[in-house]
Amino acid sequence: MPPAPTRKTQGVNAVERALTLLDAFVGDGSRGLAELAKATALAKPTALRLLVSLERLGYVVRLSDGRYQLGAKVMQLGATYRSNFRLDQHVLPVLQRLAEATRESAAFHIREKNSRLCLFRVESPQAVRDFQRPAALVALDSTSTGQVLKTAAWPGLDDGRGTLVFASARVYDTQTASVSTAVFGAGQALAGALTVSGPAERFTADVIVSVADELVQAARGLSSVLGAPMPPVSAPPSIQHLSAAA
Amino acid sequence: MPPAPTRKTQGVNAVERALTLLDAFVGDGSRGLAELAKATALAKPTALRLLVSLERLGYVVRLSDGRYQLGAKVMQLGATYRSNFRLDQHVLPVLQRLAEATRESAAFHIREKNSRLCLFRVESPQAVRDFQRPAALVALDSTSTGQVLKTAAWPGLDDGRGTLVFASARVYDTQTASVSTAVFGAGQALAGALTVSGPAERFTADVIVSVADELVQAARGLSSVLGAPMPPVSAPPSIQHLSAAA
DNA sequence: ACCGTCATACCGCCTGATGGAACGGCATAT
DNA sequence: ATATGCCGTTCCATCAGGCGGTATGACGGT
Repeated sequence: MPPAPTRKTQGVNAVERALTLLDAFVGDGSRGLAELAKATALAKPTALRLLVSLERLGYVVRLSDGRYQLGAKVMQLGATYRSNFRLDQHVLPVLQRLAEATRESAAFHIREKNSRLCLFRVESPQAVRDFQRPAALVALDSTSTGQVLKTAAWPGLDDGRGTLVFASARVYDTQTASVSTAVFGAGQALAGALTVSGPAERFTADVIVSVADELVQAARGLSSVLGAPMPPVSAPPSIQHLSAAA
Repeated sequence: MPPAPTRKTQGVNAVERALTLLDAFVGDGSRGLAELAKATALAKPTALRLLVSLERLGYVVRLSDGRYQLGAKVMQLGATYRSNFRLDQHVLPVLQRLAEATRESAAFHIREKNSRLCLFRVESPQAVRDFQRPAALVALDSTSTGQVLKTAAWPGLDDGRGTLVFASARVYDTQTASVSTAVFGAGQALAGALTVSGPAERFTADVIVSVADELVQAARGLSSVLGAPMPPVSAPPSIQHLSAAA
């Protein structure tokens, strides 16, 4: 009696358990077998077998007292990750998909001191669209983008309520509207803001709702790729409209 | 100590395959499924299933073109490794075991510019022993320790011949003898020198042989813990005796 | 000497990993 | 256009191999 959601290609259970075991090392240093088994809800013999494999490949090492610690291999891989990481590689495809789905312009901004910096931008496929300089460094304004980057403590990602999305119109100038949400990286840190923008008259209430949907979906995908643990699902986005006076 | 020898417990095959798959990412950035399957000698469906699990846990990510790349999780773990790593934690237990097995003093030196620096030292359990200041910084001399650290290109670790071990007597002073071999870290880089030393008259030919044996065993264990890939076994150590004039 | 907890060994059950074969998509070569 | 690869992916019959309840023996604290 299989449960409802049929998955295309299944993973390998033993592997996911082993990786979960590895995850249990974040934070404090060395851990004993029983400790690890409890933290991962695995039977001790099972955890032991997995650890033997992790050790043989250098992902963990055993200290002289029998406790386990992360091995040098993970640092080697971490170094490889660093040297091969290019942000555009991850952000641009997301922006492209967003621009195509919404038929408006999509952009990715980061916070730079007290300004917002547009790192990447993909133009709307429509002839009438908003024009903005990429690489522009402007003050943290009251646009939806600015508001995302100003929001230091981002409200619960998993508080049951939907992901927070900001919408603004005719703030940056008298013609432009935008919808934005947050992108997170490792350690839940705010990585940047994902924004869809265009001529204000095209951003009617129901358009904003559907754009917000796409936006949240895109932001979740990007965040998880950047290392933020994303809770499985969520309520529909909760949209907060911004006025020019903020 | 009742030792931790020969563990009967087997590892988990699927896990080792998945980790091997991860290893295949060192060096260049993104790889396709077929490429990975060939590099690891896995069937494509198998590799795919393993990758699904690796991806679900954030150890790899899929780019928009379907290729795979290391995920942010490995960097997170690498950072944890760095912050929890303490060299003494790994070196001291090895020195202790060496000192106990050989009943002589054991030390770990690293190269510092053109000098050798004694980082750790465990004294011989015998009353008559050599005395040396730990933390001493002395020139790269012709002692066995100095010779290990001077040897830039270490001869084949897997050329079939035994691990190279140096032995010297009455070089540092007129009383002391020592036996040393190399310890490696990530990327096969020379990490330091492991040395057993004591009164020269105790270091007879057959003692040197048995000390060399212990030394190689200890060095291999330490090297593998520090991230150097150690070939499975080897011929008996090849001992090279050094004269005072070097 | 007691007890709790540790890492590890044993072993039978049965799930779940395995890989050969086949499919559809997308290039490039013909 | 047609053909030829190679790609990632799905299906499925087979059976190895992972699983975990239980048992053991060694510590370490009281």
